[in-house]
Amino acid sequence: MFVSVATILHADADAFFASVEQRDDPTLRGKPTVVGGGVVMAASYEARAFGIHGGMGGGKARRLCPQLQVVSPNFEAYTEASRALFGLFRDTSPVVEGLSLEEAFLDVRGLEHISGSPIEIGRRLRARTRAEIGLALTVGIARTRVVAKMASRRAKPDGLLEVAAGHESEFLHPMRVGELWGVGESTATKLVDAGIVTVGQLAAVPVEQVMSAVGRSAGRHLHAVANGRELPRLRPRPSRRSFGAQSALGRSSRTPAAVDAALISLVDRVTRRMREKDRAGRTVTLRLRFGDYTRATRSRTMAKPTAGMTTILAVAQGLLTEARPVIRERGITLVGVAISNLQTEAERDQLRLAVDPPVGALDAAVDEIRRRYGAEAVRRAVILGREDPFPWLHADDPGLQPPDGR
DNA sequence: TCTGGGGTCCTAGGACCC
DNA sequence: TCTGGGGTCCTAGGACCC
Repeated sequence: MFVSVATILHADADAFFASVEQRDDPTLRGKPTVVGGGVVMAASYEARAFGIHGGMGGGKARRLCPQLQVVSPNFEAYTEASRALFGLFRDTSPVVEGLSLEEAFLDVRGLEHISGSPIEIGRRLRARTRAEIGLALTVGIARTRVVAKMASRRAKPDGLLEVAAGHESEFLHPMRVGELWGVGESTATKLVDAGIVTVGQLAAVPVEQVMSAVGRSAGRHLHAVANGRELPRLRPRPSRRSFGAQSALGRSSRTPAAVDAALISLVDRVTRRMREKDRAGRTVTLRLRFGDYTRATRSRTMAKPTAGMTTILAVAQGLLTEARPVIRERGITLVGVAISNLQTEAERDQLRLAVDPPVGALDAAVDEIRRRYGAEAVRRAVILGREDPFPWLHADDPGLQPPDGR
């Protein structure tokens, strides 16, 4: 039996976008404030008291609260605040797993002697976030990530809650299944239809019954969570899997020409971001939403990864042409484009070294690839490159010799 | 409650290969 | 000529999250 202690912290900045705005503009402090005009992207706790929440239409929010302060988003400020926040997180624990701009899991196992108990660590982190960044941070502490996340949810706003090891059932079992992190409306309905209403019932039922109700993977996961366990995730450090951009079309911009124009600017935006991050992908997905709020996607996978505007635009336009009949039929209200199937970061590094080695340093580039990624990677890098910069490395092609008889 | 923009993961069927 | 079982990739869609 393991000695098990609650060492996972879930740290979450409260009403993040709205709080950054209130911090930077003192006239907003204490007033109901939302970020985003057409749709509420974030609502301060003063605004939430009026029943306003994220995703709500701006008109409705103003009706609920006529004195509402509405500010347009300033993503640079949020990114900067996020950087500062994650700086504190990393200063607190070496194991940080970010979930979004404003929240992360921190594993503080083994830090007792240096930093104190998880609760002490959490208190200090909250105090520092307040003092150094000017934001309220809520911390949940538990043995597993899901329970830590739910503890911070319970403790919000500006609080701290530990669910001590061994007390997970007392905390979780009275809840309705829909309150679990990861259970939305659809899954909750399926569980309730199967006679599983509370988390306690979910824990007690055989796992096979849960899997048959909600599917293999979700079933296994939820059953473990309800029993205070958690399956290890397959990918330890999830790196980015896709780049996307989308835009809701106003009433006036739903003509074919306007949709074409929107698509061009979306592809431009998304490929620009990819090139900034030096990433490329193979699958182009066109996302559509129709007048009746149904959705559809169309996708195509290319032979080679790219972040090129013209290539991706051509593929996206082809997909849009294919979708033309559905669009005529149902009317279009949103168009989006996403690039997935990304080249891994290792592949990107290899490619960069192979195609664009430091000046006059081909050999060094080869050595660097071999050192970082192993001998096989040298071959892969070559295959990934536009041209073969190291033909003599191909031992199975006897016609090629290294220059200077190397 | 009539819906913005950015993501993640899972499922299921078909194609293709061994 | 007909056939099994297993694997991978692609496409489309669904669910969920912040």
